[in-house]
Amino acid sequence: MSISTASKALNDTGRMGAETRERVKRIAGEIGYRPNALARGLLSKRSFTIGLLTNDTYGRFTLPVMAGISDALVDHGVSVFLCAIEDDPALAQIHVDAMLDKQVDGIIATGKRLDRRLPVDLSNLHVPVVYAFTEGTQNSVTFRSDDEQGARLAVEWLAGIGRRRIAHITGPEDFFSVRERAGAYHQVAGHREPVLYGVWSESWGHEVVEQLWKRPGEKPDALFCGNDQIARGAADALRERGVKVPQDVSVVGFDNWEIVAAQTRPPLTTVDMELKELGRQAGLTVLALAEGRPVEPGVRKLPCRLIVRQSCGGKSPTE
Amino acid sequence: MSISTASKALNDTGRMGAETRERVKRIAGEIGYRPNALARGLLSKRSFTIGLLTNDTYGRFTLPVMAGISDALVDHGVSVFLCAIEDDPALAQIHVDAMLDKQVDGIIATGKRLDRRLPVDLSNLHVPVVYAFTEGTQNSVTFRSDDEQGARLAVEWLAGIGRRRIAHITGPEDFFSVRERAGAYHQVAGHREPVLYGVWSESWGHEVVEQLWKRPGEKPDALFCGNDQIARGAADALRERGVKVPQDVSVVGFDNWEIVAAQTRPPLTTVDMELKELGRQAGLTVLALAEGRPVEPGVRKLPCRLIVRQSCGGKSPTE
DNA sequence: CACGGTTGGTAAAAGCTTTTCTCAGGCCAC
DNA sequence: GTGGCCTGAGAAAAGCTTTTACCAACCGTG
Repeated sequence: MSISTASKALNDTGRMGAETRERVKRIAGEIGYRPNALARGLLSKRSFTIGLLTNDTYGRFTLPVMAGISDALVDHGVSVFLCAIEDDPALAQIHVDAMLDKQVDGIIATGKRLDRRLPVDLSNLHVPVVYAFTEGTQNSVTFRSDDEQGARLAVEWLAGIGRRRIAHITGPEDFFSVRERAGAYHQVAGHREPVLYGVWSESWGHEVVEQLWKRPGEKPDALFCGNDQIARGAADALRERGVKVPQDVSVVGFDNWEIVAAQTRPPLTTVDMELKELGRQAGLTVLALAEGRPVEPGVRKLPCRLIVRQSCGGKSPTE
Repeated sequence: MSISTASKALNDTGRMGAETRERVKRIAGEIGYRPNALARGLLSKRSFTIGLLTNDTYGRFTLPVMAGISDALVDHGVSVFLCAIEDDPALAQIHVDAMLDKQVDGIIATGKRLDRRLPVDLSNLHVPVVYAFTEGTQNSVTFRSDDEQGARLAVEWLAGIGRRRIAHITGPEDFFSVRERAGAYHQVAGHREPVLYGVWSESWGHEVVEQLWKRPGEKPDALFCGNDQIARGAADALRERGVKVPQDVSVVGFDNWEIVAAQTRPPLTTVDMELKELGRQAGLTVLALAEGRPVEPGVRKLPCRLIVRQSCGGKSPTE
């Protein structure tokens, strides 16, 4: 039996007797034959391998994205190189070169911030590049969460359950997503309350609640927080002051970081950025590009989803 | 210029004029030539690629391990496939097969529990397998944290700062590491206090403190907790009861999960399992095996390290 | 019966490196 | 002057798969 006959039998290609084909397949199965993907890739120019480049050391954003990518591509036989580059341009270049040497079919760049670039230029590679949750280049395909829509979701929910004095406690103003969420907040809630910019920590949430409740006058009846950590800090501060959550004040977070959101007392209603779905779409897109299928460049905003837990109370306006 | 001459020039092999060699290298640099790792791997039987298999979806343990592996292997030109298999045997098999097809030089198996196997048999592969933070097979190389030593570290520290009534609040007893830590706790602290087995959550830590302080009699002056989440719940409960941490009660956690330990009030002194170092050693070991260097099979316990923050107080006994 | 078409299978090339072998030429020594 | 040795470079094989081209045999038909 010649090698080429076996190859054609296994790939259902060429002309040959059905009986021969079956026999080859059976024997291949018996001896546990598996084609060498390296040799196959050498010929087909496809390695069925992609690279995921990230500067998000902690993995808060990368892991769900990775899970989505893997989920979408495992059916296509694609494996994923994960490269954590920690904002080190030299390290990034080493990893990119290593991946290119290994003939990856494409690269997905991801990060921890929508408005920052990875410290390496991926714009003139001869393999397709897709950006996910990080700033892309001109004419690239970029996937990101729709923070405006997510913020609107949260604030409209609060308004829907009857909250009227909604404060917005959030992170540093130089974050693009912070400005976008604040914009949506203003659109829905008006400009009665200022946006409270700070840092992404529990202590900031705690501190700002202290300030708000110490000063005289009417208090907010809802807090829309820029992430779950701030929300947790705020919820803790409220509880310590004897303010009841959610009876007196509703609290909404952002990120749906389970370890924070689900452990808060009470568990946080929060906005989920659907990063896994984002990863899935990024994966399918880089695959499409690798296969030469045309993909429209541009920024795709994926909708967020509100995860309702117990920190808001009220009746759902929709149910 | 023949291809073989160029190859020899670039690899500093074969005999040739120094001038020719230099010229080839210069031109290769100019045109940005990079050898195709697939073709190279086809010949050398080395793909400079390894696989990391994990069932730790959340990445709490996998990410540091991954960082260590990558850190150790990037200098050797090795890239890492990350495969999250979520305890799904079929998915695991798909990933393993895909990696084997791609001729990985080795596989590192990691998980979220020392005493559980991954849902896939890796014992008869023709590539080396190293286990890190998961149960290995007979005659394999396994890296794990030394939980006994870590627990001793914590309890001795508490004893060293003068604590005498040290309670141990921990997770489910069926965890091997729980029993090991409890054993070390008993060794050092004696059997005055029972070990309080429960679950790995903040609420369990909270609840157990409520119980302890509600019942009459002498209270513990230190809590050694099985993980940082339990410690955080306990610290919160103490604060709510007006018990001062660390003045009245010292609290120690386990894991050094920054997002929990550093955000606790006060920030937690905790035991770090040095997972990055564990990953580094696992990476170097799988590389050694791939290169045919002999490695003694067996279980290697890596020491833990105590991270001192503000939840203990007292004077360091060593400084 | 001979020829065209079909069928089932083999041989060979291509993909990119590395390694081993071979070869041509130059130089030295006898 | 010629044989042997050394040097620098090229040819070829190997690694594994896929694809194209090719070939032999067979069948049916004019």
